[in-house]
Amino acid sequence: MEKQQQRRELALLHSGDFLRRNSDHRMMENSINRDKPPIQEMDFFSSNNNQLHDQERKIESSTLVLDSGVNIGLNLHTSCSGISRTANDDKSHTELSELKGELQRLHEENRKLRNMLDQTTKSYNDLQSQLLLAMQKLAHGSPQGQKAGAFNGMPSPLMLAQQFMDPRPSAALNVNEPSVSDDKTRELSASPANTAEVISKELDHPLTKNNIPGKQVSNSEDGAETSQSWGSPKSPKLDHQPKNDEQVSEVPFRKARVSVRARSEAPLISDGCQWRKYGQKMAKGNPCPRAYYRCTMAVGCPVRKQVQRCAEDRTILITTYEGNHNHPLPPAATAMANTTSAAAAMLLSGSSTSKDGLTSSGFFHSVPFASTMATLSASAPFPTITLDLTQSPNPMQFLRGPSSSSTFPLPLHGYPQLLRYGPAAGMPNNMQLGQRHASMVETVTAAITSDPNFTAALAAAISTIIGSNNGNNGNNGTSGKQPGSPQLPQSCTTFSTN
DNA sequence: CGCATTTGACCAGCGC
DNA sequence: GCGCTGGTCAAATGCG
Repeated sequence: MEKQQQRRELALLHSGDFLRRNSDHRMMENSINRDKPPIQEMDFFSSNNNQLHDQERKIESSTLVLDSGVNIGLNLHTSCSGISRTANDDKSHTELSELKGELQRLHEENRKLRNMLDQTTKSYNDLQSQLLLAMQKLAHGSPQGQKAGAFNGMPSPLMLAQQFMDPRPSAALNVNEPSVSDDKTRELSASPANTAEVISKELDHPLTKNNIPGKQVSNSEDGAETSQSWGSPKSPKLDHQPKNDEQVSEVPFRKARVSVRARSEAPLISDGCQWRKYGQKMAKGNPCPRAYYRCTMAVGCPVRKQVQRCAEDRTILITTYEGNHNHPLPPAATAMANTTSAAAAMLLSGSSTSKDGLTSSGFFHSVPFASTMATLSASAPFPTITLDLTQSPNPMQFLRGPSSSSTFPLPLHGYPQLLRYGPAAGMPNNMQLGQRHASMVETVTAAITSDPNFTAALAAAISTIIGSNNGNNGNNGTSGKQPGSPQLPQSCTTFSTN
């Protein structure tokens, strides 16, 4: 029992101070026996040598630093006192008493610190438990939670991410978005549900509106995170600058972003939204410039995105979204957004954490390939969920036809892998499309049976493809001349998660 | 001519 | 305090 406590003590007190203190103790103890006058004096009394050496051995072999120190003092005291009364003895008595007092003081201090550490550890564990509980509630279950979290899919998981990253109170959980846009979006954008229906029919899969996150998480494109992030120029100001109404409560949040890595030959990805480029910068550590886009689908939409090629592999396009749309989204955009939002939700509720980054594991267990797809980085300046769509195991690769090439007539922006061979390839014929769809059904069905969240997301996204194939505008809801995406060969890439 | 893009300048945050 | 970097603005430019 006592030894256990001692071990625990040593295990817990790894800080330099403690180690130093402990080593000091040992040194002190040793010095008591070897270096200090008492020990030297003891050498004169051979009869006590054995006892003393035994005591030393005990000390050295014992892990009980403090207690052994106390014992030593006592033993030395008794052994010394029983021998003779010399001036040296008195002196050693005094020193021993001082040392004893010092040891006791240190022991007491150690005990206090240990208590503090225990309390801190306990508090940390409690908070962690509460956090995980809350995240699971919001990510998995209660529609209320998601509804409260945000109105558009991404918000909820991202807010979770934000809260996860931000130790501050989570009072703002349900005020992620201005109520105006919230209501508006709820009212106008029924696309997720529609998509769900479509995909259910097309895939002949029992997806219902009720179990489709896309509905609960409707319009995930809106959702990436709090709108304050890139909400306006000089966004950092907003972190401290109260905004009107509900947005005030967003202020405490730090920025959160959804980053999508996907292979694309095109300079930009088509994600169903209209974007206007407002800047370009050379970013440090990457020879490729970073482009800044702003959503232009509605006046004052705060959503921004950054597009940059990966330095290591320039075929990889990295698109980072931030902000919430304050307007309804076209079905295409919504579907794509749902895909990433679901991934983010799964990622967050996976909740395996490391300091460098959070690699989703729990979540994507049900989706074998997905474990390599998503990471949540807490080390980044902003909490960032990264969806890596460049990994080969992506099932969507199966959708790639043998001669799949280039200008795909469908809005495949959500499925980079579909277009891996890019825009330059060639337009698949109808038969190829049919094969794609067949494969798609298989793939999606497999995924659907694995994870409801991912299922819904895929369903939503695929419905877009199907819908487009049936004659919809291939530009995914973006109107004619679209600054960013539409002009690109359809090989665009990204799941939008704003 | 209108709109989108380009690009240099400006600003703020952050680290040294 | 200074320099670096990221992010944004806005005038200039290009394109349909």
